[in-house]
Amino acid sequence: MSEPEPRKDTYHHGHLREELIRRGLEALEREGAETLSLRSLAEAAGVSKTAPYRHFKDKDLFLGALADEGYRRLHEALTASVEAGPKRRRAESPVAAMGRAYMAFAVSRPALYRLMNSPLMCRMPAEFIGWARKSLLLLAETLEASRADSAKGRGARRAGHPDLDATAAAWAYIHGLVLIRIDGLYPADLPEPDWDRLAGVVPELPGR
Amino acid sequence: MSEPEPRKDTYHHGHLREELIRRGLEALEREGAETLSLRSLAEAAGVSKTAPYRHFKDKDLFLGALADEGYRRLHEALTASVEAGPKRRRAESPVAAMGRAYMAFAVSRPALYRLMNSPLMCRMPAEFIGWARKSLLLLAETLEASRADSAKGRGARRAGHPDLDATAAAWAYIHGLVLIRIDGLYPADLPEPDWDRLAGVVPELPGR
DNA sequence: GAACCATGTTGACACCGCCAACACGCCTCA
DNA sequence: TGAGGCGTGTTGGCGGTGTCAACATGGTTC
Repeated sequence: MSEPEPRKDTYHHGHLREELIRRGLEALEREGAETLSLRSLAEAAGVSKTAPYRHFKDKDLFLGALADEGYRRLHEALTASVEAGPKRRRAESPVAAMGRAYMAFAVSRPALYRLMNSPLMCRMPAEFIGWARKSLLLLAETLEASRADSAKGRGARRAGHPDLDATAAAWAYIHGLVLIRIDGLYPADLPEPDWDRLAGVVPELPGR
Repeated sequence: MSEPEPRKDTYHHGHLREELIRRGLEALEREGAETLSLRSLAEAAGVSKTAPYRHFKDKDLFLGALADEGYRRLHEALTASVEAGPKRRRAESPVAAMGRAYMAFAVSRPALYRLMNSPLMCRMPAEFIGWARKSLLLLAETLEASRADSAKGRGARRAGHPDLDATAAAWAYIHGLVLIRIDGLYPADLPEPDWDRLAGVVPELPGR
């Protein structure tokens, strides 16, 4: 057998870190980030209450690891959406496809999305934000390509120098839209917005 | 003396509910909503650890009361911004003024703003969302007036029937912008966006 | 075989939300 | 006038939490 065999002894778990992250992601959607406890995860993994501290310095860094996994999956979903774009039957702009993919991700894992964008994250070590940054730059490039495309022949800006203010604006729009939806902020007694349509009409910022 | 006199005895506090809310709002900005505890607030008010439960059924309802006060102040700030609009020297559209006032409010009380827009709030009793709803409708009216104004003479829509999808889109934009800023989500090593400018360029949704 | 080290365990501490039972003091009404 | 009701405060306790110090286990390395 060539695959790495789990340890033979019962004293050492063997894959505790991975199991905690897997169970953490599950628990996140089941009960939310507020009530998620390392102790209960440890117990569920059949391990003592302080065992997780051998793998994560504190709870915040554990949440950071969960968010990191979320960033990775989000980036995966976003790149898939732009690559699959040309194959779509209905012609859909890459920006719109990306907006919809972004919302689909957040709706499928609301608690994880919230965690990924919580104020906690700006206090995380740098290795936890690599995928987040990549996703933002992917959005910037997609916006830039869209702008260059629509302004073809009439003095389009140079590519390679994305307008970061416009990127921030587009991100803000889709981020806010997603949060209003998954946090249930829109008044329940008003007719519900057409979330999917709105996710596709990411606004273009008027230039400076 | 005609004003309501505080109780003479020391056993009963007299204005505990108000003092808890006041101290709660202070503590919110000092330490964030996560670590805010009813016990510590009670101790700071010179009262036993369970006294707050005479005024708030549980912690969530206390946070709801804090958020309610926040909604009231936000609505106050927004109405002030549209009323003060015409008096401004620099001609600024009411929508832009409102966007900037919205961001100024959130930046001045980030933790309160987060609380007001947390998923907790959609589980609150109806009396806690009156001001929130009023603020949203104020935004809808301001947007509608702006659209009617800019489309004057060329088939403007009837007033009184605000486009709620457009309202949701504008709200999403400014909400997301504010959160990205106060949560520190924008990568620190990229040039910081011009938040105030962005808060003033609330996008118009392309019609259905 | 001894020393090392990663990864488990146990026990404890301080803190938290919350509950039941009780204490105080004002207000009302017989 | 005095007895009861009631709003509001207190005490003590329960179960849960993050986290720390000290110790145990077992594979790896000289």
